[in-house]
Amino acid sequence: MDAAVERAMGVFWSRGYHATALPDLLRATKLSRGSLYAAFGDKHSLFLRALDRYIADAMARMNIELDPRREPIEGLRVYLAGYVERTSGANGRRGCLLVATAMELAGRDAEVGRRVAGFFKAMEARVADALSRAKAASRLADGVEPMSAAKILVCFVEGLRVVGKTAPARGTSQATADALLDRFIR
Amino acid sequence: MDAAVERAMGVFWSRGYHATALPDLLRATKLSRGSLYAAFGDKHSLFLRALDRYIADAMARMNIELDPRREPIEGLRVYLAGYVERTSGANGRRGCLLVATAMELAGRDAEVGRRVAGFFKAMEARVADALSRAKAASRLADGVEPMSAAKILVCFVEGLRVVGKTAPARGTSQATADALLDRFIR
DNA sequence: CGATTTCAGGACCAATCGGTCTATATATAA
DNA sequence: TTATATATAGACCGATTGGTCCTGAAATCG
Repeated sequence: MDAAVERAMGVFWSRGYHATALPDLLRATKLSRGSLYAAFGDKHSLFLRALDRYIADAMARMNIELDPRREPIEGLRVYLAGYVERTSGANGRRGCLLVATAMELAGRDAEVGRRVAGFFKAMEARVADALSRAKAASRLADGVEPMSAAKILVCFVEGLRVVGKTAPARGTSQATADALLDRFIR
Repeated sequence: MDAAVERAMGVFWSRGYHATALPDLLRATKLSRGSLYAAFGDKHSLFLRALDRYIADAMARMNIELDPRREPIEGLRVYLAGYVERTSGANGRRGCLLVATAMELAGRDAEVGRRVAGFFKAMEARVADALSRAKAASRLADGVEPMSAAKILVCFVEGLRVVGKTAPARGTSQATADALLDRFIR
């Protein structure tokens, strides 16, 4: 039932957890009520499956963009460009399932909290690794610490997702991301 | 009924819009059902009042921290320190009504969307103004553009609110904020 | 073919949703 | 005091919530 999880993910993504009602999920997954409950247990379990899917997709993307065999600064540029693309215009308005979930549920739902924290940690590690490799290649500006700069970049891209809800223009977001990266590289 | 709005704000802040039920609001405001509806119309209107109150508080804080008569870089330090304080530990876990609202409602609720966009715009303007004054005083690093750096800082602090949901340690968040500001000043 | 499994459709459930309204109590004003 | 305004508690409303269960059709399998 992989396709059903993906369709459910799309609904949670667009509407959020609490605002998603069972009929929404039935319509999207094209499952009957009985089948959905037989397959996934309850709404919360299905949500967790959808969230895991969303996280897996994001991780897969990061693993390509920030692949250690790739030129690190080029990788960071592609990584940032991806966020710019996803947080401007209509894409931005749709938002991010992970950030929306972090704000809506992470504080009160331990299962969700663990996943959110794990994702941020994993992202930070990959960005830090790319920055470390850039530093080893003497491509970092003086005084830039990979761990610290990675935390900055993670906050920045997650902030982009928030500000992206106001559907900013692609060009200005790209310029902002470029300006930030330029402070780190030489 | 100013105190009632403030109490309602606290509930929406902790639980989000959809997860807040009428009994929660009645308990918090100590109003009867009839009185609450007579005073505020409906749940959505009360929410808007609470959101406006939250935004007014944030603006008032910013107007002090980034007051034009104040030394701009000192102002930015205080401004960032405030965000660090509010996004670490238990404060961070509680989250931010504005960011949560942006993610939960801004895309589908025009009234909310306008308020969220207006707040980000106002914050960006005040930060940009402080940076401009710093630049005029030759306190900015070479190549730092106030408008662009302001957008970066806005994204950064809103990202802090997201990552803050995982209750990071105060010290590491402060160090991260310091590291970012250090890239902008000379 | 017949037997069995699978699943869609939808009736049904108790609980809760946001919202209205009335009866009662309390406070104010004359 | 009495008259009036105000605000309370809570009954009540239809709609909707997440979740269970039953019936009948379709597909699978011997």
